[in-house]
Amino acid sequence: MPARKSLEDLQCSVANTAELVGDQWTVLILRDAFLGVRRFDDFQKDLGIARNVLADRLSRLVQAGILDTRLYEQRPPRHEYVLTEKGKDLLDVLVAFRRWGDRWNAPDERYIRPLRHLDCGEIMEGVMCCNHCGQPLDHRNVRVEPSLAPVIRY
Amino acid sequence: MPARKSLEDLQCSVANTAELVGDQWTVLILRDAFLGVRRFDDFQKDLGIARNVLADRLSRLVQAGILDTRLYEQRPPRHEYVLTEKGKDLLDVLVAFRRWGDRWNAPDERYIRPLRHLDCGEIMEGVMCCNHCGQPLDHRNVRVEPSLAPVIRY
DNA sequence: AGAGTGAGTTGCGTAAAGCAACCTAGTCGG
DNA sequence: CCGACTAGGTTGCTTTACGCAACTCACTCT
Repeated sequence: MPARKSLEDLQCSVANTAELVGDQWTVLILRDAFLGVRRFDDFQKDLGIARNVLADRLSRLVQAGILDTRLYEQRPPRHEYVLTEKGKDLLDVLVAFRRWGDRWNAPDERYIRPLRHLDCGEIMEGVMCCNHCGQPLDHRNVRVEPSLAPVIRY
Repeated sequence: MPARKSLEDLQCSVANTAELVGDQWTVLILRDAFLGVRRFDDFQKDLGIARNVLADRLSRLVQAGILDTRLYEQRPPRHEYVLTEKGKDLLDVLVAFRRWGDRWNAPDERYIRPLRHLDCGEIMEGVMCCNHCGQPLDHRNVRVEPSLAPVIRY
């Protein structure tokens, strides 16, 4: 393919985010990272991803400031990949993926790993809510307003 | 490439969702769909996507039950692509993308299109919350529990 | 000394992304 | 009624990146 088109010029947060995490492997790497996977070979074995592709994705994520490398052994030098704050903030995205998947493409129930909310102690699902009134969103009660820019682009 | 690896056997909602929407163009097509874009040429012009790739993505989305085709003109037959309920339910995913993008890769402010919550009337941001206690989630207060299955996979 | 481990890198073949040109069915202006 | 235009694709070609296996490098363990 002729170099995947850059989306940077689409002045849009969704597009910019899609540029970074809009890739199947990246999403799965992040999922594993949230589950505590840190090492190259563990990612590789768990996902069955090609090693060169994994190396590529990890370095992109590090460059993007989503993962950070940390030395966990001096001799021989070994490092592991850990989520930065920026990376951890992607939790919402993964929770949203998960909830949609559970609803519409539910895999075998036995494989669902429940989420527990430590604040209230309950098994939970994530719900996207309005930061003002706290009510859950759905497509009927959300409207996208025009941007301040003199138009041009959605 | 040797056919992008299928993720179906990874018994995981995140993986299944990533299989469908873990692709930059798909994300952007959905964004446009939420903004009201319905026609082939409008998607094409807005995104600058190659026409064959657009055709491919649209038909995948239709097959996945995320978009539906609807005849809006008989002669000549013309149809448009609209979000199904399943598709509309992806709103959370896009809101999560958007929020993260605004926070960490904020584009020029003038291009941000605010979201209005029609229930409370305010300009808002989406926050992922616990469906039990309603509190916002973050990585520190969410724990993934083991699945019921006898292990095998994260 | 030889096997093993962790973290990649290299080289190869194929499929998918990008691009432009073309096609089909119809409408419209003159 | 001829040519131009529009909407919605399809075809053909080139380039890139994915998947796979094999290899490297540096160090440890037995």
